[in-house]
Amino acid sequence: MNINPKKISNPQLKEQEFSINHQKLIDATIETIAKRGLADTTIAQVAKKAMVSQGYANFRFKSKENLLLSSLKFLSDEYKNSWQKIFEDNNLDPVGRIIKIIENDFSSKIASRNKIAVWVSFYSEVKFRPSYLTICQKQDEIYSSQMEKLIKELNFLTDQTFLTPREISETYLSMVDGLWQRILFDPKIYSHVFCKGLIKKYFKNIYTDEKRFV
Amino acid sequence: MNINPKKISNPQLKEQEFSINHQKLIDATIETIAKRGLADTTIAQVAKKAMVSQGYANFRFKSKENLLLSSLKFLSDEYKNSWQKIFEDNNLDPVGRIIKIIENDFSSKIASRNKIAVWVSFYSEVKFRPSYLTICQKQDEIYSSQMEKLIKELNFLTDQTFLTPREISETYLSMVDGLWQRILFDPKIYSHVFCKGLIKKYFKNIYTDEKRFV
DNA sequence: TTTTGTATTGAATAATCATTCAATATGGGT
DNA sequence: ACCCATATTGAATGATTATTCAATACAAAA
Repeated sequence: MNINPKKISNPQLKEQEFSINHQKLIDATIETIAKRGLADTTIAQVAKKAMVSQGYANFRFKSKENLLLSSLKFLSDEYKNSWQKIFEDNNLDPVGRIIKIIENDFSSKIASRNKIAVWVSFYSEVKFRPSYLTICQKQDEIYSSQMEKLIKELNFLTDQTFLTPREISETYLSMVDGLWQRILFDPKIYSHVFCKGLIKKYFKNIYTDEKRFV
Repeated sequence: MNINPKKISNPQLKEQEFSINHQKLIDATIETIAKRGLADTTIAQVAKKAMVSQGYANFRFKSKENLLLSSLKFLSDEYKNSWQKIFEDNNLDPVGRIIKIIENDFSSKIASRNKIAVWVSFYSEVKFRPSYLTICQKQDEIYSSQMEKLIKELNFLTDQTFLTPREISETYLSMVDGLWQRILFDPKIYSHVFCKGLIKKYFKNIYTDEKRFV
């Protein structure tokens, strides 16, 4: 009797199955990092959660480090795709665009506790800082400069001149980082609704006449 | 010939020496966490930096975990002492107090990269969350509520009614967390001067008539 | 001088894990 | 039915590291 049958390889499903196992491992990694922390994430646990053998996980991703970084890359791409769509959407005016950006930054897809836990883990683990920069710096810079450009338009439209676009965008970005961190600690208080409301209120206070910042 | 002579115990210096070794180990722990990260901080490295033997470090602090948490406790107390003085200083009016608070949060004593690295490491390492809460939650709550009270006075004095004290203090606290994180990545851009300026500008925008928010 | 108690060392132990790799399973081609 | 290529397993290996503890050094007391 075969207790642990090897997985059946099916050429027709080969590509898909590659993806499935690949993605299953990445999802399992994200879950494990969120539950145990980056330091205590072991290949054995990830493999178990993904329901493949430990040897296989290592074989597929070459090394633990590569598995971890692949998970970061996945989140980074997912995030980038979501805000890029908003910046490229020609149907939006500046205010509508900013509101979409805020809503995206605290959407359940982007700002889930599991995913935030991964971001924060990589931020804070010195060992991964160079890799983090390689994977995310470019996109962080683009996001940051797009925000600033967007706020420049908004300032122009509203005759707001006291705060510079740079100041407003830096404030926004810091707040997002800070709130994400707080979501991890106390998701009850720092609900997505609360965070979005806080940030919209910040903008409402700057652009007083704009009704859409609730 | 005695290559590694044992440390001489001197009863007159006993108390002091206790403190010295204790503090040397805590300082070494902070440095090591900042340089290597919480996960890769080994007792051997800390002991080496503190110039005591590995066995001694373990003996003194009972366990690695206790050494790490003692370092967090040290920072937590240091931080609390510094803001407590400001809240208790009767010579300050609300605006002066807030300015002192901002300056303290980005002083070189409190917001050094090494110390921020330790805070952020403990924030983000799930394993330490319960211990973090035990050590810091109380003080975090007091800090938060003192801030809110302070801003309530300020709103009252200035007839500012659009933003609630809660909103302003939550925004302030999130920004501080976010900026601290950014100081770790890019201390050139996120200098103490830049961070303080950004936050003062935030307040200046709310309390327009107050000249002291530079 | 000898004894005693405390401070400190450093080597041994044991646990945890990433990584490797030989063995096995499977399905398609022949 | 047999062979081959590929997918997958799981046990063995080796490295790292917290923790323990017997041995040592020293100062003060006797």
